[in-house]
Amino acid sequence: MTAAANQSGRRPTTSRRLERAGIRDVAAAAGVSITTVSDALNGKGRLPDETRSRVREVAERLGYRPSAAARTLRTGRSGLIGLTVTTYGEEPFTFTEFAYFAEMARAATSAALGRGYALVVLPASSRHDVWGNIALDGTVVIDPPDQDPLVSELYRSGVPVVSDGKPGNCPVTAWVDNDHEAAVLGILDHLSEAGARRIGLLTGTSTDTYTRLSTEAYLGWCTKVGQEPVYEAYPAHDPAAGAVAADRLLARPDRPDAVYGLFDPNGTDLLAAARRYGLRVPDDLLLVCCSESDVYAATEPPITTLSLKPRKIGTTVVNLLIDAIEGVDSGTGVDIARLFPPRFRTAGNGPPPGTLMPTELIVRASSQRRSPRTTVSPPRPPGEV
Amino acid sequence: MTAAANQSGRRPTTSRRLERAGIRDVAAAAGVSITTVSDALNGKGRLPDETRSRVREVAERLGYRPSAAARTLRTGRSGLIGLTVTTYGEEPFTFTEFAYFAEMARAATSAALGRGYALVVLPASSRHDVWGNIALDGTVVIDPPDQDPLVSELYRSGVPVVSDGKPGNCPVTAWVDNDHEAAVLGILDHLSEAGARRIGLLTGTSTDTYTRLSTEAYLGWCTKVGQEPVYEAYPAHDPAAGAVAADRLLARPDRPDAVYGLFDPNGTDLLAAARRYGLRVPDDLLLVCCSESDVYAATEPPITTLSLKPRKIGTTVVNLLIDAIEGVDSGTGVDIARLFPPRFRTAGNGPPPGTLMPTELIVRASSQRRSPRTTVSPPRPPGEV
DNA sequence: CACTCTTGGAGAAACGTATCTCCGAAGGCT
DNA sequence: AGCCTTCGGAGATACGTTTCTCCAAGAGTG
Repeated sequence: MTAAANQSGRRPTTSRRLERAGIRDVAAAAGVSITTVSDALNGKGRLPDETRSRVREVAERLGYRPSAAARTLRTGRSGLIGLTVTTYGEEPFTFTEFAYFAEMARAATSAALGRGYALVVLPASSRHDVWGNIALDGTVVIDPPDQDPLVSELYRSGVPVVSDGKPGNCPVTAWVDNDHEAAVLGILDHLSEAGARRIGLLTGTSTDTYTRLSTEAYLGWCTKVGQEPVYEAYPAHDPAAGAVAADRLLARPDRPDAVYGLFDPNGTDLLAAARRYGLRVPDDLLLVCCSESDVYAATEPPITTLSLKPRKIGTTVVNLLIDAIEGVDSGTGVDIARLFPPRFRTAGNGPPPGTLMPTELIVRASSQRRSPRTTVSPPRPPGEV
Repeated sequence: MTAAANQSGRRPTTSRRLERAGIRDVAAAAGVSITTVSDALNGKGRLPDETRSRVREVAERLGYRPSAAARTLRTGRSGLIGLTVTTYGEEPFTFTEFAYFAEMARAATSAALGRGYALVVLPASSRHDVWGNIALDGTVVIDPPDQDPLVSELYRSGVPVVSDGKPGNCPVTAWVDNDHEAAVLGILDHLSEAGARRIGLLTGTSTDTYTRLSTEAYLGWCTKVGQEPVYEAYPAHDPAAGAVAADRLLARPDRPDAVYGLFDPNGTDLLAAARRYGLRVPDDLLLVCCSESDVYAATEPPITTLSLKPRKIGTTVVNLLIDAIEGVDSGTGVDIARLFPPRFRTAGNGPPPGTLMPTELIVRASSQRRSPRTTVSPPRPPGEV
């Protein structure tokens, strides 16, 4: 039986190398054809259980591991999905710069693994060597800028792309985002109810959707309620600039009595700046910032934060992507977007399907002028000083 | 010229599908053989520059992207390296649980990308589907437990494995670790010099190298200086347990006047516990914890931390791994470890080469009983009360 | 008995690249 | 003129799967 191994394979007898066992070796050792081995191991074909288990046993004994490369070549599926975050500044990638990314990536990895896929972290620069070298079944893109050439190229070549953050002009298979406008308006209302008269904003200079939508919502709210906008913008990727911007905001003559910071470190920076100027939080200054970090539960005072729920986003994005990957039948390769599961479709040929995820405001002491525990007197109406 | 496309390929004329251009299409369009195309694109072979550039131009025009799967199958190299962290508890993986992992992973990804490799995050459970489905050139393992079956299996099948954390009994190609004993002794000395009389330890119950070596160093130091050990151990993956353990430690009758916490959140937990017991830091209690988070620069008071330099570790680990991958000439596939660059070899057939990286103690107010700025009197000798 | 259907499985063709081998032609040298 | 060398490139094979097609033998059916 084992003697047949040499004759059945195409492998010349000279190359007696100590290589890993291939499917042919298993077939020879089990006395069946490679078709049978493949079917037995993959649970396909019509085979009696006896044959199936025997083949599996032989494969196990030989330590057979199917070649992922060969399988990928044959099936066109690698089981790999990419994860890309737009890079600001010079760093090859600013991944996990904020807790948001770390959380999101973690959730995305878990979700992918749970469905049998693995996640590859890739740089956003389209021309990086590694992009052409990896067989990707699809890609998740975090915060693609308008007209991202990388996304366009991926989409054109038929690779499903799902973005975290509503894309500007990039064609994507689907996208997921928070309702940033609603979130900002909610915070502004929350601060107003806590007694804020002039709410300031600490925002960024970049053009990603998050920054843009949030800022626009703030400006719109200002015009609506008739408040003069009070904000400072800084390059969000530079932590030092954040501290400076926070300081600038509180040093203004028209100093706000409440501030919302769009980025993770803003809370700490604003708190430090407030101390420098002798402002007590929340008595003189109400504070809210967008952050996933739980350090703000332990600051003095604890700071109210807006969570974008990165775990939910990461999970959703990956699941949408894998749905798209598995939903398409590798047909013409053209109308991938249209073969997308119908429940997500917004229109026949319209914009790609998007999902809005809710945010969560975690209210802490920094945005409540009257501590809930010690309040005895009835709350003052918002308009009163 | 274009008419030749149909004749040259093996592809039957019936399948006129809109598929991505393959190397054959490029060859046909350029009027050369696929050998020439491959050589031209990969910079191999001997071709005049004119042919080379012409082929490249045609490839570009056709939007040709070489199939990563086919290349991997042919060359045996995927350009992919795995990153695995041992999972505690039930979570599929606890990645980025602590800032250490996030930082380390980020550095590792950057380093890999810089050398043309991409990183795949994989679960530590050996039997997960995805392991067999991905062609890996090598793997980084964070904190492998003793006798890790996953590591053994990888190593046996010829895949280079480099571990972050000195491995117990697993055979690895190389490993990188901090000098945990020196780090702990340094901290204990530092606390002693600051006036500590009884130093406590907050440690973990798991058996990874970090926990084990650190605890042993502490115990050894205790016997050396004649102090009764004062420590609490808890499952490090459970944040709630950490707070409880910190509380227990400070509630003991033999309460320490200085504590070193091995894990990231210990600083916050200990600070909170100290407040509960009315202990002032650093006056009544000196505090140091191991953390990569910079929130400890902003706590009240700022807490001295030990940094394990995860970025350096991540970079080093990946570079060692890629050295191993590229250093071996795909020869017999047996003695991969021995073909390792000589500078890392410790002995011919001895233990795998290891590298110890230095740690950094970031001294802040919590471990200095006398504030450096206000101190006028000469420092008291350590033994004195 | 002639026939269909089902079962169990074999054969062979891809998948798309890299690379080893080999070959014609042109030029240089004696 | 004959030979050697280099240049430029073509042919064919192998990488290890998956899967489509097909076949033989037995079982049921009229």
